Amino acid sequence: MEKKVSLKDIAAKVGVSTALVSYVLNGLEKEKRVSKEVVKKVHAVAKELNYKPNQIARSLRKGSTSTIGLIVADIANPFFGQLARIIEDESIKNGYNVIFGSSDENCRKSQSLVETFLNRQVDGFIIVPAEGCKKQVESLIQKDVPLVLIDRYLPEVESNFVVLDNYSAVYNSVEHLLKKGMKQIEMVAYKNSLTHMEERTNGYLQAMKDYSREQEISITELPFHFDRSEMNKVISNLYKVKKCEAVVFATNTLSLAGLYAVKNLGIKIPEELAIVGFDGNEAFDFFDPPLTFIQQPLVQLGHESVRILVEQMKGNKKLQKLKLEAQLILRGSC
Amino acid sequence: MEKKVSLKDIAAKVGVSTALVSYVLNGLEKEKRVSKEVVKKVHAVAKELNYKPNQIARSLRKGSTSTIGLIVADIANPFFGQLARIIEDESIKNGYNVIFGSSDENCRKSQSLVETFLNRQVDGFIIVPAEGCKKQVESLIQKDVPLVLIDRYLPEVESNFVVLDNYSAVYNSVEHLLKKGMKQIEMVAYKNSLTHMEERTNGYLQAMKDYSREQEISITELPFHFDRSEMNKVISNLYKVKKCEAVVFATNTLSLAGLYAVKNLGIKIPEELAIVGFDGNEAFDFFDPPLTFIQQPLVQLGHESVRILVEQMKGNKKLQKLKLEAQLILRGSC
DNA sequence: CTAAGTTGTTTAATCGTTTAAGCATATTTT
DNA sequence: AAAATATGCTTAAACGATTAAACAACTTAG
Repeated sequence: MEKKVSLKDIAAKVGVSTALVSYVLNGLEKEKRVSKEVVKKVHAVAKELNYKPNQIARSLRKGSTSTIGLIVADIANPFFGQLARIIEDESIKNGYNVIFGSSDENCRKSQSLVETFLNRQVDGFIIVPAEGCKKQVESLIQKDVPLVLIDRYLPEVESNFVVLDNYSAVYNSVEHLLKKGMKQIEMVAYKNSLTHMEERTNGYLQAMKDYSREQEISITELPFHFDRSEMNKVISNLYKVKKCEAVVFATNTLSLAGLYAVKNLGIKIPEELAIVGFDGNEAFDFFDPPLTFIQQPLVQLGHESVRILVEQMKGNKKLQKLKLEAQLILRGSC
Repeated sequence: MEKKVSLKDIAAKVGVSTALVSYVLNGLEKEKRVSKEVVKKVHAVAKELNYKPNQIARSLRKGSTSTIGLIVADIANPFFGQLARIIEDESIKNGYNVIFGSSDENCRKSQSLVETFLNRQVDGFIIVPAEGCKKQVESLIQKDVPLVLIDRYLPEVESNFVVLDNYSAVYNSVEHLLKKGMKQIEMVAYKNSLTHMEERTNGYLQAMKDYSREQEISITELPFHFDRSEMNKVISNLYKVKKCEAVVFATNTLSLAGLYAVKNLGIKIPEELAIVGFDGNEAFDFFDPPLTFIQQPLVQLGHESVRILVEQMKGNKKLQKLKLEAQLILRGSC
């Protein structure tokens, strides 16, 4: 690589010390009483040599990198991809860059990302916490590293977070089905203890109870890495054996897998089975009929998480916990 | 934040100079003849204090950051999201981190990302070049910055690249339609001069010529940011006015938009119109009938681009230009 | 006329590493 | 016994910026 232009080069050319150059280029000319002549020259030479400050050197000295570490479950998942994009744009607006990593819902991978990012001295984290990551997050908080959890939070950890009001989201959608007179309503969720999942199932449970459908309560829980055939069995069973009238899926991936199964089994929607999906996906639009789904306020989630993180990085220590409302997009599937 | 443990702390505790500690922790104990006793102690103390090297300091000294700058068009687009994920994993395997940015197919945004990444001293770039970015890329090459273009290349610029063999991909799919006896075949593409787009339309043109269908050649070109209604007009026109038998979409987003229009207009696929999509998308599976599409070898694209970039960063100066073959996934839509 | 203040600048330490060069001391070679 | 080599460690410069402190050279005040 070509040798880069440094402060020294400008200083030499102008005939002053690097300190003066630094002052001028950082807009401290008033405070540091730099002569107008020098100010002019420095700017001219900096432009002429096309000077760009070395952020690594600056970071080392200042102890901050203007970088945000973003850890999502999987950047290839459009939900996280869209979220990442919103966070990216918002971060840049605030003068920060983003480095990212995918945890695959795996605590060790997440830990490894956290360590790498810490070694790179990120100024703060936005994290989609994986299951069992409590210690990891606590350790960051204990080190006073600015941090915002997103999509889910850790109930026993006092941290900032921005999540969906998952309970209400599911409660409302189940209530909608109940009000339509359905009784046998099933929920298909992931088997894990993360808050977003628990609150979603709780929303389902409470709605069923409130409408005196305790008898019909039934939740199928799948492991995170299930395969196609498993979902086929699940749907086939809840349709043929349990005679379900409706099924609510707890995530985007589950909804999609469910749709593949339904298509596979040739079940008629909504006559034979009503469906509520989660998160939105183009496939929902082309499914016949278009899927009713629970829509997350993605933009708001992204904006708020960056806003809070930036505030924390600037020294605000007040915890901020946000639950945003979902919207039930009603279409043909229920 | 808690004060971090540095080499100095270890050195002080062991009672040696930081140089020795650095040698030991970098595995230079043989070469630098460090006594076994010291080696042991250093390792013990490093572990005890939970020492993690400050990558910023190391980067400053070494002049390299073990970071790759990735610039895609839009990380929220699943095509680029998936690609980013593959690149991420492969980079980590090779000891590099990824910082990323979305250019929105906008040359100025891309330039701004390149500058930011350069100031952060990334060791190399993987770039999806936007239209008109020739100078930008040339300037990087001139500075000897390791670089791999992906998805598209710049014909007049001598650079590494990993792209789809777009010409063959489209040629083959159009040939498939022609062999089925279709004559009135339309292509819907973006209006831009990027290689991937030109080669895709060239593939279409050549296939039509080779099968003596010059008369029927017709390409609709849309601007990058078109809206729904426009696609509706396009599809309606090529179906009702031009009496098209088949349409080939040149990208993922165009295919999707096309599907929305087709659904909207109630056109029967494939009886009234045959369709070939690009890139794959879950919506293609739920469209009725499932869409035939041109599938890119995403994993290979990601792997090869990282492999080549890593080689370049290690000093290999030989240009590598790769065109990978697509696969036509035949399904109900044609 | 001396003390105090103003103006414009330089010096040098610092951030946490890496690494070439130097310096003892001990051991081997001639 | 002097010279050469080996061993084990330290010193200090360097990376490129930031920034507190010191320093001249003037001007103004008392």
